[in-house]
Amino acid sequence: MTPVRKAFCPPSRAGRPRSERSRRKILAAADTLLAEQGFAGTSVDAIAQAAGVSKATIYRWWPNKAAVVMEALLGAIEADFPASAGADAEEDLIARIRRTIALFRSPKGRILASLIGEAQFDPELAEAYRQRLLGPRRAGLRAALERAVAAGALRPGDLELAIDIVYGPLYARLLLGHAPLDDGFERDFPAIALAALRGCAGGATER
Amino acid sequence: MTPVRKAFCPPSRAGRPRSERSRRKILAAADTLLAEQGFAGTSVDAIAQAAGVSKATIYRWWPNKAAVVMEALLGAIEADFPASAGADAEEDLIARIRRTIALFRSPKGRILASLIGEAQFDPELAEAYRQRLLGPRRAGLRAALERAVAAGALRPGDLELAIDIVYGPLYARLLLGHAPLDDGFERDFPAIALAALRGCAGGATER
Amino acid sequence: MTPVRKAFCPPSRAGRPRSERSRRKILAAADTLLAEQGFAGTSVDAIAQAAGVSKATIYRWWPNKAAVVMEALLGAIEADFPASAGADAEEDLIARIRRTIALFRSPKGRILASLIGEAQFDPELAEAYRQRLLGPRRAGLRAALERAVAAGALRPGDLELAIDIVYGPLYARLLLGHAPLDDGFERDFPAIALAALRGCAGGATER
Amino acid sequence: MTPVRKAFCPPSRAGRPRSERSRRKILAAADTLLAEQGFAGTSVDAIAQAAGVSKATIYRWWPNKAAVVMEALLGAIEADFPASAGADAEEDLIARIRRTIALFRSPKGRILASLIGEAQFDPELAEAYRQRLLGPRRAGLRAALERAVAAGALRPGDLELAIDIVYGPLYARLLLGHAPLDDGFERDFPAIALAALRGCAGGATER
DNA sequence: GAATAAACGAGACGGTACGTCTCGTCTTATG
DNA sequence: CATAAGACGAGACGTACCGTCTCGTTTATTC
Repeated sequence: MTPVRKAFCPPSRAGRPRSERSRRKILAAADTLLAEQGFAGTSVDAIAQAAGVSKATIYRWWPNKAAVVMEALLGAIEADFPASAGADAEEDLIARIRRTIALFRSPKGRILASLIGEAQFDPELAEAYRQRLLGPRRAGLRAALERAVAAGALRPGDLELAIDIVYGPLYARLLLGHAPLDDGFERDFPAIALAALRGCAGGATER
Repeated sequence: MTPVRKAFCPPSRAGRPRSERSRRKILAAADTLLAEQGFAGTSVDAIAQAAGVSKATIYRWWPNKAAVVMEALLGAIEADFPASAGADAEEDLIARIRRTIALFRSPKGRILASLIGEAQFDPELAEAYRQRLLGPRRAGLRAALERAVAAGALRPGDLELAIDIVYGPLYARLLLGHAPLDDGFERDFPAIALAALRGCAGGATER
Repeated sequence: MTPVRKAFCPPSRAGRPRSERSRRKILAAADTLLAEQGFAGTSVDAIAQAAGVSKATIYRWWPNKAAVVMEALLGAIEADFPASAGADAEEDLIARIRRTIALFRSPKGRILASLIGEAQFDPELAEAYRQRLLGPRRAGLRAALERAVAAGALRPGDLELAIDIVYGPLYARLLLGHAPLDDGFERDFPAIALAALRGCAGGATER
Repeated sequence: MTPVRKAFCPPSRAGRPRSERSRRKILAAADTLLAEQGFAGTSVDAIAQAAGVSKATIYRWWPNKAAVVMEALLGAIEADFPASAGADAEEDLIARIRRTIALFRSPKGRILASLIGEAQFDPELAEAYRQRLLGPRRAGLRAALERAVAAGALRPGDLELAIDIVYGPLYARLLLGHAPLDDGFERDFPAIALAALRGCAGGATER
């Protein structure tokens, strides 16, 4: 007779529940403004106004502008993606590298760069970036590398370093701009990265 | 009555000459404040005050705060360094990599990161960074790579990509903080990077 | 040879001098907005915008909104006025009382009331009101009372109390609104106040 | 069909009755906070929290913060007091004046002043103050004055003005702070006020 | 005893003003 | 003419409080 279900409804707390609608409007507004104005040109006031929301509501749920932007961006970027079914390990690796390059080349790329730029001044934002965006992508790549090692396509080694060797050049070009992320890069880099991995993976620890 | 103008001093343009003393005081003050407060916590007003200099004097010689900071930093960092005389090409490569890691690990590392962070919002600063700091270091590494290729230690290939494979992971760790730049990294990474280069250098274009 | 004048020019300090134009525009804008919107409806942002001035400039010279309003009001109200030349002491007293009533009845009256209201929460504003507006008016009335005493029209006594008996009812009606400050009051009160003064002035201490 | 509503039991309506306990807790919390923080420093949120009550409960029963504060204050101040039995009219007058001075000198005085200050921006609060606090006190004083007139101690005249002459100086000192409400004032003012009344009462209308 | 109705706690919400901060430009008087 | 001092316009920031609202819960009266 006693209703059992209540015990299973932790989300039901006292007080007016958070407005999911506001949350979505805020993130949508942030996304739009970011696309139009970039990170620096997007003020919290503008987001609030565009979302038809009070500034206080934004600050109630996010500690600062960067956090909102981060979440807006995450809504527009799949943090990671599943391994291409049936593809062999190398193909999966290449696909992952290429998709990251494509992301960095897209309009989101500049926003990502802004966010990482801001993260240099905001440790919490940095942590959020690592947790929510970088982490999943690295995990995906790590799994792909493990499959490649298991398949004998790569020697075992320090996978974190291997990931850095793959992603490092992409981030460097995104953030430093010394060389373009262009068609040629998107075409050629994956194979070169794999070649590099073949040369080094495990080199430090193995033998 | 007018004393003979020091008409023969080459810097002699009309008016009071630029005060070299002010310039040095500004850069010194910037350096101190950066070390104490970081980039974001260092305001131009504070630099001016600490240097006993007018803000206008700063803006007369630098376009903005970032440029001052950049120059202050360059004064404290050798943009590049000569090849270790007599060392073989590989040793030189390793020394260069290691010195960059050491720089990133030092207190200057955070300031560098701040600067690159700020550069995401300031194209001129980004360009300055590339020209004055990144460029020389890349050039040094490029020359070392060329020597290695000439010595047969590496196959020829796209050297820009090769540089990215070496420096990219360093910048990634500096800016993303997902993994430490620690003793182990400083010890192991150079060899791994060389191994990677052996695997890839030119791999994409050669053959 | 030494220019002597410099010693007499204390206002000449280093740095860009305060913009008298901005100051005037701020006070004018405040005055206008007060007349249109009242004290509560006048925001600092609005004053800044109407004056074509940065908010920071306002806060550089006034500690808060109330202080600006106070000064704007003082510009529009003569803090005191000279004794009517040739008038006898009683006539001067009556004229002073009547002018204060007229002020309280005018549109400035409500603003004054707002200011005193705000002063209940801001000791510095209260002090400013006393110094700059209340003080001069009380001083004027005090002088008039002294003349009346000298002329034998009033007995000597505690003049501060006498002033309160004259001004107290005016402020009470302004601030409490329990009875109107209307034509009848403006007509009758001065004579009644004088009669009251004749009854009390010095009554407590004299004899 | 509809049964005769218990038309004669107004308090008995359907639904949960108002919690008298909440009401008391709210007023008590308001009183405490006012004493500690003053009016401006007392937020509705703080009252709600201190009372262990929802903000909505406050706003369900009072139109705004000022109204709560007013009621809290009224609970701590007798709006008026009966004539001292057997005392003669003048003694009653003096007692009333002195009790008002004592109230203004007490900690409640500052809160009263805050309330009047706030009332400059809130017509409903002003009206409430007049109705509930000022009115009764003025009525009491008016009755005492009428007794004094009837006893021949004062001449007839405009009693409202007479009340203002008595209370005006008190409010002026409370609200303007130009002179203290101190022991000397509490001792001397009543007699002076009476003397003033003897000089003026009815002066305008009599004869 | 069920249904209804209203008050309750918690707390999120829109609105709005506040006062602060830094940037990069400007306006003086001085050397 | 460069300089120190420092005021200026612009505009974002994050905070605070107000008074309203939306929940789920509690407590009465009414059927």
